[in-house]
Amino acid sequence: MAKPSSKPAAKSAPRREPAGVQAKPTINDIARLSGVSKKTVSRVINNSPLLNEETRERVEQVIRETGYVPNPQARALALGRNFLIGLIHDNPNAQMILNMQQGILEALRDTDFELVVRPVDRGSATMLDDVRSFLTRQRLYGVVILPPISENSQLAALCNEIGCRYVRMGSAILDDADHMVASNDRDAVAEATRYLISQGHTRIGLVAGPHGFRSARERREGFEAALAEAGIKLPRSLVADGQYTFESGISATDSLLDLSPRPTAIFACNDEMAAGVLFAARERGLAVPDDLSIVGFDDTPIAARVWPPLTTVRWPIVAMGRSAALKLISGTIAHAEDVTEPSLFISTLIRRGSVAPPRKD
Amino acid sequence: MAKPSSKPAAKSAPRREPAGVQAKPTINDIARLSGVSKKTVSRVINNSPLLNEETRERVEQVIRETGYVPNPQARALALGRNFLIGLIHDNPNAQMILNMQQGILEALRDTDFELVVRPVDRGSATMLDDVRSFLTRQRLYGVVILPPISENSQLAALCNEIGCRYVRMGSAILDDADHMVASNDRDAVAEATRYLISQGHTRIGLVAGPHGFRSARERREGFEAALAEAGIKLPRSLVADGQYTFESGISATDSLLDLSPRPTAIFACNDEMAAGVLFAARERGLAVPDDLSIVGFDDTPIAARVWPPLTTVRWPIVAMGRSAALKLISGTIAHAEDVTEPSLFISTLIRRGSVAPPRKD
DNA sequence: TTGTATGCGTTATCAA
DNA sequence: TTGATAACGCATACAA
Repeated sequence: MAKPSSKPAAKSAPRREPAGVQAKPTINDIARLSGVSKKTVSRVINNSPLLNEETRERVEQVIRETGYVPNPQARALALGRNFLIGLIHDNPNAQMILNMQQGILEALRDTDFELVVRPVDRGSATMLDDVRSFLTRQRLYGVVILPPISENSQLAALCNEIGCRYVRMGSAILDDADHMVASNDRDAVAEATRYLISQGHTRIGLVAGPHGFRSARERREGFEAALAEAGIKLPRSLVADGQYTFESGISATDSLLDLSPRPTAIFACNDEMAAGVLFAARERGLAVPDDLSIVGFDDTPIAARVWPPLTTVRWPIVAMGRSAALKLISGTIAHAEDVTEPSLFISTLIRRGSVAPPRKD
Repeated sequence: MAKPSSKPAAKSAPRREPAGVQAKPTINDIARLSGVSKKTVSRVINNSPLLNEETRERVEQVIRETGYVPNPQARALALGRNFLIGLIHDNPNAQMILNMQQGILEALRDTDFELVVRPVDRGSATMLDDVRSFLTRQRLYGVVILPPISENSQLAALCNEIGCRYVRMGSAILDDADHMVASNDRDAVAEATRYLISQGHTRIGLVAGPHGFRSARERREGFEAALAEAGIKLPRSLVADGQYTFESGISATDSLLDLSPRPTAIFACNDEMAAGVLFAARERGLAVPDDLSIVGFDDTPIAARVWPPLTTVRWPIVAMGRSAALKLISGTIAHAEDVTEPSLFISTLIRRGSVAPPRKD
């Protein structure tokens, strides 16, 4: 005999496990215990259609009894891809990212997928290379890309090139249905603006979002459309630039409130800036909503926590996150063939105390 | 010859890569190109000390030229553990989780580690089993556990049993230095309370945190200690229970402000509740800070965005996240032997507009 | 419908 | 200090 062959078929390589940890069963154990080959067990695991029902049940029985779970690392190596969903973002809005995570995780619950988080720097020259190396090295199953970086179509092209599934999230439909979940920002802002108009406001200021953000454009256009529709002129002076930050909301408001006559209402393109508008109004001793009505966008927690609470636009971000993840993994779910995840999500106006008719003077 | 051996040493298995993707070089390619064995390349990758300097440099040269990166999936399989850091939390505070993520990701930048997020349900009966299967299946390198679930010592015991590195985060030192990053909540609250006392307040209400939260206990005890120190009695009626939520802050305040005489200041055990205190005061038409001074805890964004901005306690959460991650991976970093990450982090009082001396009546 | 042989890319063992 | 060879656990091609 060439080889020692001391242990004929023991197959009990103990490995250096910490004390108290029993070695987890592998596919080999299941195969042996149920008297079939590894391949058959593999077929059971992967829901292969060509399998004798009886065999399947026997194997599944053993799997249940042993508590066997396939090793994700081994699967990843053999398949050439991981069971990981990536979340790529460069967004300063903590609440949005976290809500998105929540939605994605809801969809991933009870699946084999895990969520890995990847913030990127939009400004960096190496951003695309960073993402490329991240995707190719980790061989993610798919990624969800959050705005504003989701508006970068080079990123989507990169995913296609690499062969990584992706779903973009944004304020307009920038991609086909399989790769996009979008909110209808333009319509939602138009509705909010119409509401201000219906309250009697005609001098309405806009705190716009930063240049280069698609959401900023959509929201601004919705605002302008509603005014035009009502025959209200929008002088350039009533539009102030913002950066989606609280501080930029304050300074934008300062310039708007310096106007004479000053606006009786301000629409801010997100809640952070709307909070800044409110803050700036208070600093000047203005009463909200009597001296100034305010509407925001996002319905982040801050909108309901300031005084008075802000009228704002709520978009179903958790549902969008869930849908984005489902789009990614739908191929792996048995009963998902017939269900089509929506791509366009409807926002709604939340009316709170920050809007009232303008004061008669 | 038994085997066909059609391709002697080509080793160019094309695999089904998407068009345009060149196959990534493997350890075999590097070994061949640099004329050494796989094992030697492996030694280079893993910084093995027993290696000829000359050999090392030659291999490293080839690695640079080819842009080779080790396949994480293969390493995971061979090593029996992944290059993933988990973040386990059950916390309702979005900003804290996100700041923590930021800190961890800063530490993980330029390493081979990725961050996977895992929310758990503290109330669930299967929580421990869920975490166990998560940890054993994914074979995480280590986990960071956030409060309040980090206070559950069964979780730490589970990590030890499984052999998974962990670092807990909390409001008191619950574990040894290698497994803990803590803030000094008690001292910080005592300081904040002393500040209120120094402004002339003696009737100070407390909106406490929920029972069972260590942070709630620490903060309450710090509050009580500062009062006792100053010889101020704390009637039971001046303590209202809260749940760390905005709404609970409102209702707790309602009960406190119904007292007669009512408190001239309120310390809320977190900013969410402090925002609720402010909101409730406004609802009653009270002026803050003239009629009522308010102090919060956390320095979340909302603290600076309400009017008046809230005096609060800031704890260095991003730094704590970074430190927690560094504690986990310090074994893998070359120069980290001598640097010891701190375990106790100091919070600071941030003075804003919500505190003033009590009105003389 | 099932099994055999082989590959995935890395690390570990042990001998040279 | 290095290298040949065997794991690691699962999936696929192809044969039975």
